[in-house]
Amino acid sequence: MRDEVTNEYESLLYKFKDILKHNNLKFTKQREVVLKTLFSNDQHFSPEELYVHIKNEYPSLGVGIATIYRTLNLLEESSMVTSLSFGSSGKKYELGNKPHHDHMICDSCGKIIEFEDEEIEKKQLIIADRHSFKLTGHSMQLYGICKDCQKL
Amino acid sequence: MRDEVTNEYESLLYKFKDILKHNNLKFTKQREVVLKTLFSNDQHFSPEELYVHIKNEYPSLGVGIATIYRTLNLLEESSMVTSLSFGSSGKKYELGNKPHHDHMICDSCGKIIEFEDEEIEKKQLIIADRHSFKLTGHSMQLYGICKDCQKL
DNA sequence: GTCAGTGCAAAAGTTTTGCATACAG
DNA sequence: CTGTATGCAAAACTTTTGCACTGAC
Repeated sequence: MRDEVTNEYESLLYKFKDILKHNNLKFTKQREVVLKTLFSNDQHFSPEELYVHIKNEYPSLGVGIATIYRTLNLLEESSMVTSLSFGSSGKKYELGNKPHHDHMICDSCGKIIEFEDEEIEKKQLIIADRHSFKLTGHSMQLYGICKDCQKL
Repeated sequence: MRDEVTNEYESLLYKFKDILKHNNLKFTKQREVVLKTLFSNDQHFSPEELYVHIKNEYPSLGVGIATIYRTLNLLEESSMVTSLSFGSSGKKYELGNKPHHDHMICDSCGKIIEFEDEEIEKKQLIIADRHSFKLTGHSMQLYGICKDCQKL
């Protein structure tokens, strides 16, 4: 890993340990591996995918699917990961350390492309305000056919 | 019902019967009741909620939950209903006859408020274009606290 | 009368939970 | 040592499916 990447992971890890400590929770190999996997693979994982990935990558750990679910729930409660739910494909998780962004999902290959847009964010605030709605968050998904799939 | 509302329902029903006929499917009491329930109650139903509602409203029909799922899938495939999936609350269905809109969901009471915004829609097209993504649809949810819940 | 639709129960899929054991602090 | 975390299996849900029977056309 390049130094800056190492540092990014280190600081994430530090934050995680801190959360654990403050809640009298323990730092375990399993929890570490879930965090590391989400960090190292810049993808969106379903619990099942994460489970399979970790089983292959760390066979000797003998991780159980229940631990994956428990860890993801823990990470989500502490806002270290975010979950997205589209259509029928179920929930997917991503690390929550990036700046806010939304997702474009390819109907054909399922690829997820991230993007941000300041202008839409501003407009959302205005709309919420108009309905006297106190905004706490949002999610936006664009569906369509990605560049690669259009060629097929 | 006011006449215009009756007409709206009639035209929806007509469209549904048309789709059924063109696919050699049958128009049944169960299918009618699902459509009517979605139309008469301007709400978003989960399959389970729809099932309970229909069981109470039409006890003699003895509808089964499997039929609810089958009918919702049928209606969704024919674009007569749309499904939304937020966080952990599972899938919710709404009639697809309204103009396109998005949803604001109250974190506290779960109420769903609908809104439309032309400007955001335009911006989405621009963003998709920028990524050579061929847009087919989108969904946007704003989360927060609704007007009523802010008073509590 | 024919074939699709339905209810029921079983199955399949996904997420959570109970419990005895393992292990971090 | 103490108590939380884990793996496993069972349980709880949610959604789909197989099948015999019903009912729309």
